[in-house]
Amino acid sequence: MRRRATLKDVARAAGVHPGTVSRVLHPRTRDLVNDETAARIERVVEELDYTPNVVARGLRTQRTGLVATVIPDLTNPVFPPIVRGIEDRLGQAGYMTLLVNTDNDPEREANAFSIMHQRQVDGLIAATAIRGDRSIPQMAAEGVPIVLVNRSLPRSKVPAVLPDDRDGMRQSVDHVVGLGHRQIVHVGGPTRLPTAAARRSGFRAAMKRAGLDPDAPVIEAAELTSADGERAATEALGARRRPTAIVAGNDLLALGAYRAAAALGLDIPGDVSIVGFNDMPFVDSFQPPLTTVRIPHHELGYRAADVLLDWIDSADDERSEPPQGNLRLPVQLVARGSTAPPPAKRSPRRKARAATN
Amino acid sequence: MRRRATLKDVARAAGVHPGTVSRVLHPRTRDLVNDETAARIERVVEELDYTPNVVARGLRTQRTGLVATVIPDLTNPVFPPIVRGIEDRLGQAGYMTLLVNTDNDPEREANAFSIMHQRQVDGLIAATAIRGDRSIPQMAAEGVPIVLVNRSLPRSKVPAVLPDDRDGMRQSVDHVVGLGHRQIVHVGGPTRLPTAAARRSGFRAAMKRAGLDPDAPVIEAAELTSADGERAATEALGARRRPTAIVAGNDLLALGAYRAAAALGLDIPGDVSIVGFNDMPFVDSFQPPLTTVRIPHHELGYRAADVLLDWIDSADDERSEPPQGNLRLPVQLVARGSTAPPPAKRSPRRKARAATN
DNA sequence: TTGTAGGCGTTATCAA
DNA sequence: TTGATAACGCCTACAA
Repeated sequence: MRRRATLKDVARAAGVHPGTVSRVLHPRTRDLVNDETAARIERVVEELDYTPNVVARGLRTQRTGLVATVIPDLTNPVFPPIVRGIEDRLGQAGYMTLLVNTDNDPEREANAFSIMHQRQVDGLIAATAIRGDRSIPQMAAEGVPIVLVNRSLPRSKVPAVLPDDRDGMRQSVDHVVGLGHRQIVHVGGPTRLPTAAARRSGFRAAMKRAGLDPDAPVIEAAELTSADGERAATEALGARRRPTAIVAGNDLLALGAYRAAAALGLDIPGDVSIVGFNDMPFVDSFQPPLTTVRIPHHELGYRAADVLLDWIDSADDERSEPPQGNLRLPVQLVARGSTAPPPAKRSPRRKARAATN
Repeated sequence: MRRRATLKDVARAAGVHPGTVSRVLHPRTRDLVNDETAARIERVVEELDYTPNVVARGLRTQRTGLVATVIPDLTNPVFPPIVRGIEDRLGQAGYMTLLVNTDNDPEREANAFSIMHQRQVDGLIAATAIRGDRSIPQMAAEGVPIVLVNRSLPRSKVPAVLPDDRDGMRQSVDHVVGLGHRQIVHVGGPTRLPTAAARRSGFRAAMKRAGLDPDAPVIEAAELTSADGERAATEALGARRRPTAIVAGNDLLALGAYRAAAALGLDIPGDVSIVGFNDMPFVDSFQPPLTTVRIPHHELGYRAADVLLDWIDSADDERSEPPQGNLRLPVQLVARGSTAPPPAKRSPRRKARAATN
C-alpha cells in the first residue's frame, strides 16, 4: 500500500514544476497554461490517481471547507431533518459538516465553539441559542460567520432562519376557535427557550385577535417532554372550568396531554381537542392522529446553510455586510383526528359525545 | 479583530524558541523543559489566548482528528441515536465526526468515501453496507480504518458492530409461540439488505427450533417502509389460512401491518398479534402500543466508535492487526399491547375476542 | 535544557 | 507560458 500521490509526484512525472500542476487544477488559473502541457498533466493526474490534500490546502488558504453544526441533541426528532437539510445544501457547495451535540449545556456549548474555532471551521450553524447565551454573539464578534436555525437570539445581530411560530399559533387557535371552542388553554414549554416564548406570545396574540381572553390560562411545562406535558395537561384539565381544547407548544407536550386525558378518562377529541406543534414523524399514527402544525424542517436547515454560504462567500469582500435579520419560513396546520367541535351544549351542530361538564 | 496567536507569537513573547513552546504544550515532552520557563510560557499562552492550529498540526502529523460517519439517511429514526453514540465516544477522545448521507446510492457512497479520503479522515464508520458493496472493502484495503455499524458485509474482513438480529427473532417467535400462536408469518424487508436477510434467516431458525414449520410463509416487502409493509401484510392476512401473528422485520413494516389489519377490520391483538423490531421512538404510543425488539442503538454507535479508536490508536504499531470479527450486541424483546393469545378455540385460557376464523 | 532546521502539501507572488 | 521561492503553523530529530 503506497503513499498517496502529491502535487510534487505529479509534477515530476509530467516533467513540470509543481506550481504549474496547481495552476492546471484550478479553473481560475487553468487557461494560463499551455493546452498541451495541461493535457499531459491531466493525464498524469489520472494515472497517479492524484487528489489534492485538503489539509495542506487549508493551511495555505485559511479555508477548511468545514462547517460546524451545533445542536442540543440529535435524538430529538426535530433535528435530523434540519441537519439533513444543512448537509444537503453544504454538500452541493463542496462543504462538509461537523456535528456536535451540547444537550443545551452552556458549558458544553462554549466548549464546542472553541473546539470548532480551533478546527478553523469556515462557519457555524447553531440550533442551541438559549436566552442570554454568551458564546454565540462572542463567536460572531470574532468574525466567524454564524447563523442560527430554529431558534433566534433576540436583540443580537446573529441572523436566524426560523419557523413562523406566531403564525403557527394563530393557525392553531383559529382552527379550534373555528370548531367552536372557547375554553382554550396553552400548554407550553419553558419560556427560557426562545421558541417556547415565541409560541406562547403567539398564542396570547391569537386569542386576543379571536376576541377571546388574551389572559387565557397558559401552563408552562418544566421541559419539552411528554412527562412534563402530562403533568401540565393534568393540571390544565383539572381546572374549575375544564378547557375543551389544549393547544400544545409541541408534539411531545401534546403526547403528554393524550396521556393526561386518558388518565382522566376523557375522550379525544370527544371531550377535549388537542393540537400539537412540529408534526414529528409518526404523530399521524397516534390514536387519534394528531392535529398539529407542520414545520418545514428540511428547508429550515437548507436555507440556513444557504444564508451561511452566502456570508462565507462574500466574506472576502471587505465591504460586505453580514446578512441582516431573520428569515421566517411559513408553517402549516395539518388537521387530523385529535380536534373536533367541543362537547354538546356548546356546539350543537355536530355529534356530541359524553359531555361530562 | 486581530489574528489568532500562533506558536511563534507565544515564543517571541516568552523569549524562547517555538520548539520549546511546542514541547511545553505536549504532555509527552512537557518534562523535557525547565519548570520555570514552562511556567512562563504557560502564562503567555494564557495571555495571548493561544490555541493550536489543528490544520497545521494535521499537515505535520498526518492526523486530522476527524472521523467520517456515513449513513443512508439521518431521517431514518434508527440513525440518530447511533450517530449520537458515535459522537459521544469520539468526543471523549478528542475526535470530531463528519456526517454524510448517501440515500443508499452506491455512487454517492463511493463519492463520499473519496471525499473523506481527500479530507484525510483518520477513520470511517459506515452504516451503509449493501450486499456486494465495492467501495468499503476497497477503502479498507487502502489502509483506512473502517468499521461498520448496524450492518455487516459478509465475507469481508471489515469489522462490524451489530445487533443480534437472529436472537431478536428468536425472542419474537418464542414470545408469540409462548402465547399460543402456531400460524405465524414473517413480513420482512428486501433481502438485499444484510439486516433483512439476517432477520429472515433468524425467523426461520427460530420457527424450526420451536418445532413449527421452518418453511413458514415469509413475505418480502419491497422497501422498509410502512406502505410496503402494509402491502405485504395485506397479502399475508389474505392467505387461505390467515396467520394469527405477524412477526415484522422492523417497526415501520409493523406499522404497515397495523394499517393492513385496520383495513381488513381485524383487531390487534384480538384477531392478530403483531411484533415489530427496533423499538423506534413513539412506537409505545401506537394504538395498541407495539410489542417489539429493542436494539441498543446508542451503544451500537458508541461501541463502533470504540472499536475504531482502538484501531486508530494501534495503527502506529506496525505489527498490530485490525480488529477481527463482528461484535454482536444483545437485544431485548419489549412486550406491549400488540400481542396476545390467538383468537379463541386455539387458546381457550384467555379472553377470546371476535374469532372470525 | 534549549535552539536549529527541515519538511508536511499547497498556493500565490515574482521573476524569467 | 513556466519556474523558483516563500510561506501557511506546527512538530521533531538532531545538535548544542
